[in-house]
Amino acid sequence: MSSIRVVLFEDNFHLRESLYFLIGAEPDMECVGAFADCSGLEAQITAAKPDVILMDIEMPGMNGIEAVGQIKRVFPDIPVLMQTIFQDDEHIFNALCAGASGYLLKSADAHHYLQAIRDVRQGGAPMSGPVARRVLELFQKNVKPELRNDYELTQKEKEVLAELIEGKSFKMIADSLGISYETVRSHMKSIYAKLHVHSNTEAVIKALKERIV
Amino acid sequence: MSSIRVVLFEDNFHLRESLYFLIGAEPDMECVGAFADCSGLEAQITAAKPDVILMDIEMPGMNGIEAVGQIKRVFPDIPVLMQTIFQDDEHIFNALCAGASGYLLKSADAHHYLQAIRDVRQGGAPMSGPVARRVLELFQKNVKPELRNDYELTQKEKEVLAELIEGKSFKMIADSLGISYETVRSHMKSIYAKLHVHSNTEAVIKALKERIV
DNA sequence: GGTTCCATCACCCTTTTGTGGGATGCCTCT
DNA sequence: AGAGGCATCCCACAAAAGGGTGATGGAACC
Repeated sequence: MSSIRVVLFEDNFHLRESLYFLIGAEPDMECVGAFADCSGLEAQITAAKPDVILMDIEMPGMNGIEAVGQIKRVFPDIPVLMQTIFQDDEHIFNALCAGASGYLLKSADAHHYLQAIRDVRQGGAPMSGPVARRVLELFQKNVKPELRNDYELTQKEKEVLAELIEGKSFKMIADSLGISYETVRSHMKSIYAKLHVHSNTEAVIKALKERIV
Repeated sequence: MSSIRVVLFEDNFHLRESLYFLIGAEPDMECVGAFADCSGLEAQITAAKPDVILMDIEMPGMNGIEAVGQIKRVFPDIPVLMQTIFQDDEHIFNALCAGASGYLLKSADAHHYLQAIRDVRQGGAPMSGPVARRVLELFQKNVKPELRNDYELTQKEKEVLAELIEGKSFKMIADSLGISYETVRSHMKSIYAKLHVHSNTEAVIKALKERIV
């Protein structure tokens, strides 16, 4: 394959220059543009004809996420790699939903950047470890809700767990289910055993994450 | 981190042996089990106590996807890496929904296998290029971001809350954040105030449901 | 140079949970 | 009739969490 043409958008001067030279030094890629903001975005891309775009999220003016959206509307086939320090759901969501083809955390070292560029060029979707994991989890949660296991909880145990997820204490659960405090505790014991957890909190986490109840 | 304990399930004798020696030769990992099928799955895992499981999909008897499902029910915290020649949506889908933490195509070379094992051990979700891209595409179709408010939690409070929804106790949080037990409690108090809740459990529920942290 | 957060830690006391034993009666299946 | 699972309750002790109050140092903001 011929040299990979890369354009980068990054407002930090040092990082931009570093990436520029880093990419230029690779035999199989060249940096055909490096910009500090997204003014003139479309014209610059039209002129540079990049194979891959590296896009920072936090930038003055138009931010990287809006930029991806715009790029994808005009140049749907150019893959865009996000690079950012944010790894919260919202940024990941927005960036990926806007059409990004990869998501790198800035903690990634130089080698990873270059590898990611090659990867995305070849049809991959490079994502830093924690991001990939998060995407997977969201993926696993959102799709196929029918594939849930209920850990063989009995009806009553499910009721108790459901109340627990309402945020109630054992006493409140006893009240609202019309059973005694001790019975609630008893049910909790078997819930813990079946879910392999050792606390109220862990049970709630597991129940919510795996959509039991 | 201590040596990564790997167990592998692979019916092809040559590949199994190759992987066994390959893993064994790495200074930071050891292969504590290599099996040709999934009979006695649970007992073998209990005995080997692996940190990571490498699982082939196409196997006689129980296939790798069913196996993942079973493993995840009993050992939800052990990450399972799928390795297979299939890259159709159906296989990817089923494997990931069953709980796999990564998906490698067998075309990946030895280095990629080892790197993927390290990656998944550190919370990543290694996926071969085309698979990652496909997951991303499915993700982009399925998930929409929603608005969240963070209740103005401080950085530290978010960290504590994050640990909490890992299922940790106050003591464990104190340890892993390197602060004292009393400080954790102190942060918890302000978290409660800001979230308008009065217990550990309620805080976790709110955090998970509203995607804070 | 004071004010306001924030992160840190401490002490006291109460309440809630976790764990390990029980026990009883009611089903259902065999 | 017996076995097993389930729901129901009880007790006792230990561990964890909740609530109040207060103190210190640092950074940030006027």
